[in-house]
Amino acid sequence: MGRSPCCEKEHTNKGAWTKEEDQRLMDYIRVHGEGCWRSLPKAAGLLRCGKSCRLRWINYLRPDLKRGNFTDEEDEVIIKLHSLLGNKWSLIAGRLPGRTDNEIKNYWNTHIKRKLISRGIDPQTHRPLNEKTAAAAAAATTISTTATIKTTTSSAAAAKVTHLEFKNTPPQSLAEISLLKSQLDFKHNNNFHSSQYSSFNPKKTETPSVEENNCTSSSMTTDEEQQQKQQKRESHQNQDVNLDLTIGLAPAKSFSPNSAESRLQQPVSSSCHLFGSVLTRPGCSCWQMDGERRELCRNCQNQNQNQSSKSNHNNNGLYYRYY
DNA sequence: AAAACCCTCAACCGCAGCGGT
DNA sequence: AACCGCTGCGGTTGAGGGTTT
Repeated sequence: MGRSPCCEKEHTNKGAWTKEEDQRLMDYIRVHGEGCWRSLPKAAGLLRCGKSCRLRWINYLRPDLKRGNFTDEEDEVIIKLHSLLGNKWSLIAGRLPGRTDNEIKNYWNTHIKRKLISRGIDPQTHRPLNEKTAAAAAAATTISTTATIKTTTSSAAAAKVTHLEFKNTPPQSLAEISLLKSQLDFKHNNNFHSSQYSSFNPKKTETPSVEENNCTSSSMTTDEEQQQKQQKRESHQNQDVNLDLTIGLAPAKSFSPNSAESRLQQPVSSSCHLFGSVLTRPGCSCWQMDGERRELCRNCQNQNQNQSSKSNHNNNGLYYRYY
């Protein structure tokens, strides 16, 4: 028995969207906000399935989308992020305001892949093409290291990475960790499980307590554990962030990009605002959709309602939440 | 001029994860 | 724990426009 279809296929349009359909969708979202995609088509009077509406909005109609060609700068950012994250297009898109995952994915497949190959670089491994065999051999080995990320501020929400300290320094990964430091704006203390090529796996961190952080090491004695706990306590006072970084090829299965863990890593997107205690979801543009009318969509309203129990509060009484 | 081929990218599809029950 | 419905992600497809022969 298969999965039930997301919509009644017989009564839905497919293919390219018409101007009228676009307008209906925009009008509806302007009034009601994003979300409830399944019921949206009917409510908006569209003969489309919810998925299709969502895609159309996210990839084409959203007002904060950047149009036009990718700049060289964006190219390089995409290449660097891909070397860290692999095909996590949504995560990469999260670092490029105004660009969508679909757009970046297409651009990667049509332009950047070719660009890298012409440079003699394997687009999958980001290594020189003639080192492919060596890379395959290296895949068998995984090196683990523990890193401490030092931050500049006392607020974990606003924490910016200032430098990394490694217990073990895998030579090849150092550049990538450095890249990670510069490209990714860490906003909270957290455990990471990062791999050299195609995964970037933040472990679950419901509350950003360093004591609760689990800096794993492959062979740690009880004494070492005690030492490390002490170090953690000290580092907490110094507003350091302990990370567990595993350097190696991507694990067969990584965390879901849709998971809360993943969201913790996403930046506060261009359309997310922290005005007082107003917060919108990453990617949701309801708050800025209309310059005059500041209106939250239903999902963002719910999120704000839920904040009281879930969010952390800083000294100003404003809550913060990590994405 | 037209056929063949190539390229781009919007849209679709299937699946996994999450929250609710 | 198991199930269900919804959402979002990544891989893939194919229409349409551009280029070459």
